[in-house]
Amino acid sequence: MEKMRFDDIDVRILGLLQDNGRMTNVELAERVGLTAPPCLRRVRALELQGAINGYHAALDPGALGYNLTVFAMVSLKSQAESDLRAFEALVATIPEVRECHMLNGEIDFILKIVAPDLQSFQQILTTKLTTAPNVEHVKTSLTIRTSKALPGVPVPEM
Amino acid sequence: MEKMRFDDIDVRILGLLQDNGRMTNVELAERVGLTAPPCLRRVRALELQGAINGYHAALDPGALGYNLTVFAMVSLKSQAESDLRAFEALVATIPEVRECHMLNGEIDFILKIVAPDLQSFQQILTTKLTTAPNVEHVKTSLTIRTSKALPGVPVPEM
DNA sequence: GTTGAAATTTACCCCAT
DNA sequence: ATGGGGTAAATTTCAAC
Repeated sequence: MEKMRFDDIDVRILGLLQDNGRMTNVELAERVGLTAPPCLRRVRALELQGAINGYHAALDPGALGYNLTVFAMVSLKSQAESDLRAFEALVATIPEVRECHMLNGEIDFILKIVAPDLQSFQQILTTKLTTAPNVEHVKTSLTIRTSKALPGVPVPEM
Repeated sequence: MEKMRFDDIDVRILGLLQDNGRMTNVELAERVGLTAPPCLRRVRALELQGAINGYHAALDPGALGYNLTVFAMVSLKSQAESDLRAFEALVATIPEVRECHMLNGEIDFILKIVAPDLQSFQQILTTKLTTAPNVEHVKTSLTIRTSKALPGVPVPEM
């Protein structure tokens, strides 16, 4: 993977596709001031470089029955690298865990977990997380409501 | 907005588009066992109903210079609804705050914040968050690494 | 850029209920 | 009559040259 160096047009392409991942290449090209073919070449290059990792529809979680979002703050007994990796490997196998971030400070990991309801969540928590080896403490907080959920990162408007 | 009732085909469409938001409608139609036109009608209906909220390219944050992800746990002095709304309105104006979830328990909000570096983050934190009215306490944790970051929710395979 | 191939979109028809 | 799927044709987009 090569070093990524982007000019202004690349940045605008990234911003536009983050905002609307289904924008047609023709519209994208117009917006950034190119004709379609070079614009598409840039998009493909950005994908190959890994600047664009994929495209995803943003679903309403409730539409698929996931009415509960929970944040779990996990502390481990051992923070040896192999133990950290083992925990990450564990959460990778739990589909309801959508995100796993390793943090500094007393809390080792924060997980974002979705579940249909409180019962399902408690089931996942007690059978898969709190009983896992090396897990010292799990503190969970239910999401009451989400007021902001933007994708990715801010993009400079130009 | 009407009540959402989905059959198996709708669920499969949602799952496939969450996984690949740029899948062509003809491929999508093949995968779910329809021809293109009725498939597209279903997609448009799902968009209108709000089951699909949008499509986004997943960018590598580092590509745009955002090398730091931070979680901020915020406690307010007053949890009156108007004060909660006021805080949500404040964070809505800060582009680096990508997510804002209201939680139960002592922590009122968890924010996901991105920044180019620690200096920029401290600047945002001290000028926009900790000094805001009604903010009692902000505890921040830096992300060391992110081992899992899946979009949306699990989708039943069929 | 240009052009052939492919995808999208609209309109219309059919079938089932 | 209504709703969902299929067929066909026009337009747009894609991708190779």
